[in-house]
Amino acid sequence: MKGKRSRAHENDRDTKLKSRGAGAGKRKAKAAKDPNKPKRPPSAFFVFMEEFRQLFKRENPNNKSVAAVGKAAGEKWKSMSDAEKAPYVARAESRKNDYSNSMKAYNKKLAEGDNGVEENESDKSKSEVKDEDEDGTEQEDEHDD
DNA sequence: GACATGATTGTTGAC
DNA sequence: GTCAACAATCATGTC
Repeated sequence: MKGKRSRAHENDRDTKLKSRGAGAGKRKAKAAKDPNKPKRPPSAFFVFMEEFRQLFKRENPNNKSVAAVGKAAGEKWKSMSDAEKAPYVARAESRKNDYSNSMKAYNKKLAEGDNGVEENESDKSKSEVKDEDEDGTEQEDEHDD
């Protein structure tokens, strides 16, 4: 569980400095190396967090600490069964598929750019492969299981 | 005003 | 195979 995190926690602040600075969330960073690079897909836990945050806010409207939400979500996540996690995992997989497509397009752009083709950093490639499926209702399309 | 921080797990990419 | 980085969130604090 926290194994990896623990290592990171050794230089937690330093890591976060880099992490946040690299472009986490809205901070967006001044120093985003690859602004065109597709963001990582949310893991099943993060998909769960999206809903959990709303629920947590409703039950704890006075809570303003995102850390508390994260901690509560983590405990809740651990208490959940695989069956309960299943829908979140399915959605996460769907996101992964989109991410894979986005990465292919991104890598392709890199290859083209490497050839001297300067694309005006239009995210068309991503837009093409990624149809902005925010609702994630069609995840079963890819999710064959 | 703008950015870093707090916590969480999972996943990916890089080495 | 292992490890580090990053993904979202947002009030608050610091500079």
